[in-house]
Amino acid sequence: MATAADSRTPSRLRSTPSWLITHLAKQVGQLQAAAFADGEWRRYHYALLAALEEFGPASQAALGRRCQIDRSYVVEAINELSDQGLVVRVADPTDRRRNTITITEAGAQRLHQLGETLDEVQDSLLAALSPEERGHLVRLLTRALEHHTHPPAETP
Amino acid sequence: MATAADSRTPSRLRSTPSWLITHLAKQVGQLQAAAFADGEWRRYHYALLAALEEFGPASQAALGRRCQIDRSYVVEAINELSDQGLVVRVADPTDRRRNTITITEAGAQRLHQLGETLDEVQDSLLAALSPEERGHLVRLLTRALEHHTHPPAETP
DNA sequence: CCCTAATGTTGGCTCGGCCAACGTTGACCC
DNA sequence: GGGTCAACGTTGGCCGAGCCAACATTAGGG
Repeated sequence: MATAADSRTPSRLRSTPSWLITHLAKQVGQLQAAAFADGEWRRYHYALLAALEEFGPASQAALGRRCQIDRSYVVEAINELSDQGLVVRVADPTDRRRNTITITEAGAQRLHQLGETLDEVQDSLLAALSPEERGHLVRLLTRALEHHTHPPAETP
Repeated sequence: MATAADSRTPSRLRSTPSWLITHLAKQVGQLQAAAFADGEWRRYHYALLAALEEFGPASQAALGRRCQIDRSYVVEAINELSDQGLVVRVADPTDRRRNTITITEAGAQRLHQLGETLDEVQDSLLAALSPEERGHLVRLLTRALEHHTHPPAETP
């Protein structure tokens, strides 16, 4: 008895940005999981492929920095990507510590496929918002995030 | 060599709402962890106390629904809260399946303490945004979220 | 030449979210 | 009244992600 009335969220939470953000992130997780239920998909694949396509071949460490992924996860993800032929891993002759990762033709295709599916995810995520509002939201989120990734200025 | 140049995020990611949201959520996690480094703190404590204060005593299941927490986590969290005397768990005489959870005076105090610390977290989270922008962000996030929690209308 | 730092890789820890199971108990209906 | 179904609290497990430590190899700078 009472599943309607007692499911109201405390106002303290509804007005707290961090709560809203973490819960929206939960929604993101579910929507992505649903969209990629097929199987072959890791959250990071898209990020890595995107970085490779935009900036060209790079070392694993550089990829991790760009996508903000831990080095250990880069290893796994690149393994999977290269198993599928979406990416090529070659030892860098000029620096024998590094591997040079290069995106393949198939990788670029997959990137675009994933991109389309991801677009649909965004659509259902932000279904309640108009295009202008979505743009606004993206700008606000971007500014908030950038403030943490490059700390803007010291106050000495 | 090159930690500055190769740390640029792919534009595909920067413009993807889901990516922004999950990464902001990561920031939330770190900021909260830093703010509550003292120890005695679970992500859920605040939510549960807030629900109890706003809506009065409730069963564990109702709390879970309100805060969107899994029943299993409610058990743990209520254990911890009652160990600290912030909450009282009594068997409901009218329905012997239920426990009635009630917030104590100490619990209310703790709620407000946590609230203040949380406010600081919001401040540093959204440091890059003006008060108006923060309000705007909250409204946008709220609308996006509500669309998923109460699905608005069916399209028959 | 030595010391530091970066790289790729492996492994482990923790937390959150999710789901399954179970025994107990209420509600509902024939 | 008995039987069925649903809710409740509780325990347990699985999986994904973030984080950090360690290690051997290799570059680079003093």
